This record gives sequence, structure tokens and C-alpha cells, in this order.
Amino acid sequence: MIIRIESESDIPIYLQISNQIIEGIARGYIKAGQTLPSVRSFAADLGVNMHTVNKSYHHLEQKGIIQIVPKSGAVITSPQNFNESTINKLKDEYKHLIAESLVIGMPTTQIKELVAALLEEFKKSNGQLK
Amino acid sequence: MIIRIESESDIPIYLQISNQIIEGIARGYIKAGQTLPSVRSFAADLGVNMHTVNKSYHHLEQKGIIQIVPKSGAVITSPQNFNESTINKLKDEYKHLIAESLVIGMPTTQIKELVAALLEEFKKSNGQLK
DNA sequence: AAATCTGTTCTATTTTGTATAGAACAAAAA
DNA sequence: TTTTTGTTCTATACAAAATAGAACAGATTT
Repeated sequence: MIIRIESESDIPIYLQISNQIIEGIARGYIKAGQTLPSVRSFAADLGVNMHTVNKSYHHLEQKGIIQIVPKSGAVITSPQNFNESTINKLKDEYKHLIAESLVIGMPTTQIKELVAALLEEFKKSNGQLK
Repeated sequence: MIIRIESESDIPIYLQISNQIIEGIARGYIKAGQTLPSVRSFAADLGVNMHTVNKSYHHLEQKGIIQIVPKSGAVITSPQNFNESTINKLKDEYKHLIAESLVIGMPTTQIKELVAALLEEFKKSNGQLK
């Protein structure tokens, strides 16, 4: 799995890492039970600081996406027992994203089509999706 | 239109204001051609600094959602001629949001239903939606 | 015409977030 | 036993966010 860091981006590096890991899981490049690289080796690969990768991992753990085993590694968790607040935050993000789409003039049909197309794209990469 | 600021939130105040204005437009509470409150009066109402509201307005102007007329006011623009980068950023946000939803185990049907339900909710508030 | 209100611009300070750096610790793995 | 692991600590540097006060010039209201 390839991760690209854009230093010019307005998105913090630790979030760029988190987001691309999430996409990698959704696409099936990494699967539940597998382990992420150590913070030191990953940082060396990406050319960033160890603490930046560490922050990214803890960000993913807070979302319930990975589990950090002290002195061992970061393991992708199975999609289960995720907390309510994570789901509510996601729903709020959907609400705001749809609101903005409507405001800039996207028709409802186009929004539905965009979502359906993206879901198809992920399904294409990851056959195990429900 | 009522706007609530949560000081505990990790979302910056100026973004909370922007987001709720966008939702207000999507819901039809404010319509194209109408004017937003002055930065000073709005700031007084919300209990925040004038410059924070000013930042929010300029953020909305950059998105093409309002037009700031110097020495006059901030006017809601009609949904037209939006730049490509705004749309591409939106699509990227949809992609990441859907990826995260899939990772925490939401079935594709549930994602589609959530989007459809939110679209219905906005339609219910705003009859003029396409 | 005068007073008020408007967004703008400027300096200034405080707080928080981001990113890097280096060092040390204790436990797990090789 | 040596290496690797995540963790913790101090430290620095920079940027973003939020507040504050003042002043300006144009628009609006009285």
C-alpha cells in the first residue's frame, strides 16, 4: 500500500496518514488482523517524524479502527463494537456535506449517483464488502 | 435562524458558524439574495469576536456561497458558476467519508439509506430543492 | 448635514495545534 | 542478548485560532 504525503496540503500530515490508511482498509489492501508498520519504520518510509505517525495511530485507535498493543504493534480491528459517538460524528459529517452539495446546486439525483458510484468503486477493489 | 456555538467542540468557531449558515441555506431558512447580519451584530448575538465572524464570512465567500459587498453586507449568492476545485474537494470528502463508513462496518445499503434520508430531510424543510 | 453603521485594516496578545528533535524506559521479539 | 517496540518526557519552532482595541473611509440612516 502506497501512501503519499503532500506537504503543501492544508490537511495535517497525521490526518493524511490516517485517511489513507482508512482508504486502504476500505479498499481491502489491508485487512482486519493485519499489523501496521512500526511508527519508526513507517516514519522513515514517509520521511516524517516518528511522533507524527504515532499521533496518526492514536487518532485511528480513538476511532476504533485499529488497536495499539503496547510494546507490540498496531492491529487492524474487525468492524464491530464501534462507539456511538463515532457514528454520530459521521452522520453529522454526512449532513454537512450534503447541505454544502445542495447549496452549490447539485441536484439530489446527482448526489445519490455520486455516492452509489463511490460505493461501487470500493466494492470493485474489495470484494468482501457487504 | 438559530446558530449554536459549542466552545468545547474541536471544530473551530468560525467553521461552526460557516457550517450552520450553509445548513440554513440548504434548509431554505435563508435564501439567495438575502443578506446576512453584520459582522458586529452577529458577533454580539453569538458572543464571539467580530473578527471570528468576519473570518467565517470570508470562508463562505471563498467557497462562492456568499458575496461580500464592501461597506454594505454579505449577500447569499444564487447557486451557479462554482469553481471546479470546490466540487473536487467535495468529492474527495465524500470518498473519505464513505471509506470510513465502510471501515466501521456500515453496509452499503445503510449508507445509501442514510444519504437518502438526509436528502429527504432537507427537501422537507426546503421545497425549492431540485 | 450629522450621526451611525458598514467592512476593512492594523497591531497585539494568548492559546492551541502541528511538527520536529532527542533521549530514556521497559517490555516484547528476534 | 541484542534489537525493536510503543511510551513518555522535555524542548523548540511555526502556524492557526480567537480575542482585543483602534482607526479608516464609504454607505446608510436620522
